[in-house]
Amino acid sequence: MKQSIPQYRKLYEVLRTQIISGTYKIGDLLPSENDLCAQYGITRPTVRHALDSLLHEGMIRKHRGKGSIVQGPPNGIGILSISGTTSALGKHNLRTRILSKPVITQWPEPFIFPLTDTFRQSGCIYLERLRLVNDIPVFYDLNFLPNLNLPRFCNRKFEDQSLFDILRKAFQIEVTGGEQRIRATRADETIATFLNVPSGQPILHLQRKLMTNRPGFYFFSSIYCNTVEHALYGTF
Amino acid sequence: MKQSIPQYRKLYEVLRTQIISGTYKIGDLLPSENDLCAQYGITRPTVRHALDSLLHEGMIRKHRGKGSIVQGPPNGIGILSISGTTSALGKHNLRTRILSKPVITQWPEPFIFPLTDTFRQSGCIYLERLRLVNDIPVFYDLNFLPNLNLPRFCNRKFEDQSLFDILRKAFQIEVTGGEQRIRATRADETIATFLNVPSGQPILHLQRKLMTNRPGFYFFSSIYCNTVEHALYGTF
DNA sequence: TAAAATAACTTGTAATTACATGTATAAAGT
DNA sequence: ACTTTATACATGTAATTACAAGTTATTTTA
Repeated sequence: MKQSIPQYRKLYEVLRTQIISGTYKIGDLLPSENDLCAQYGITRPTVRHALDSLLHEGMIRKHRGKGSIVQGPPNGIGILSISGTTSALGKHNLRTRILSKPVITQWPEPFIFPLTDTFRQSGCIYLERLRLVNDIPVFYDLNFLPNLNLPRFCNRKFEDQSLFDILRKAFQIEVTGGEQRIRATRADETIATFLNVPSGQPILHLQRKLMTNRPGFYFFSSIYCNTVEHALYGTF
Repeated sequence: MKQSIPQYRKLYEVLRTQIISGTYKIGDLLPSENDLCAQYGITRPTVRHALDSLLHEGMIRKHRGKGSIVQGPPNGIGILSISGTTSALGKHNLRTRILSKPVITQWPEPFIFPLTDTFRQSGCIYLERLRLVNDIPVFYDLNFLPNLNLPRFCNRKFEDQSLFDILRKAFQIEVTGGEQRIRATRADETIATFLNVPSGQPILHLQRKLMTNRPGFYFFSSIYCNTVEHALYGTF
């Protein structure tokens, strides 16, 4: 009677969808753990496993004696917590300009994150973009994807499309998480030109490793942000 | 026979300390779950609860059929995702110096986050700290807490203690989440002096609002980071 | 009426058991 | 010698049971 998807994962997906779709609103109480047991015919450890996942991503909050309180969907989601810049800002004010169309090349050495041999051998799809908020350049990002099972990737149109969206729609790749390093640095000549700031201006630099639902497939971004007008915002 | 600290938490602390201190090196296998059960006289669910926490912060990796592989500690500073700086680094390398002992004062106007009237009327506990990693100043932080039900807060010793720890141990206040803004800015004279960098150096500036388990109680930090040596690190 | 005790919830911790499934090593077969 | 098989051991999933402890609403008591 068991197939591939574990019960706690199924319940997690159900609750997550319900929260995102608004079945449960922010501040609502989820059904109690015992209620969920009864509803789904599973036991409390399993229910708790599912709730732990939601708790972990901040979708819910828990109070002993009270219940599980709906908190997220991780809110508008600043660049820091999840997703790309598009979902962080809403599409309205954000425009994307491609500075260098995707090309297949070698991985830079040394790279900002450790690479597997598979990645090194397969080569790297490289892509530079400039993203503008209200027509002012704010993000300058360099993207590095492994050249693995991404047919015709380089031929696609990227203008005003989220990289994340393309990966999801065209390749069924969803970003599930990642890690990042953040530094304050100085704008060099290149960055200063693109972001239209004086050379030497303090710039936020993010180095991100994005994990996906495709096992072993992850990719990288190096993002320079002009934070004079817009700070990065995130919840945790 | 058991008092306040749960077993899984104790095992988590033990393993975490052992990994940070080098008892287990990167790539090593931890003892198997059953071994840990026998060693500490607890059962597998409890052991797994502890390992889950380590897995979650990226200290270990797990392979079914193989074991738990030591991965961390993460080499940035995990201030972004959760908790304070202390838990992000491990206590060993982090020292704290109090620059201005906690005093009760007025909230600055305008403040970096919106304030309720209750907060404004109750006044503000203000505290400045300098935090050093391997004796090099890295964080300069200004902390603002509402003067609400924190008896004798100003008399406490803060040297080498996490603010989060004090709130937890002395007042049963746990930080459950928060929001933050991040900018790259320039070191002014004060910041340059404290962080021991040239004036004008790019500095990371975090403004954080920390939510707690005590309803209606939240507090604020404004943190300046020298990210030349250490980047901020976070997972999502 | 108002305060205090109680009951009926909630989540937190934890031991126990069972089986599924991936990994590695040693024994058996070719 | 090499491949295959079997075995032991690792983690993954999940049901069951028990009690501790915080929250809330009700009932009792002063």
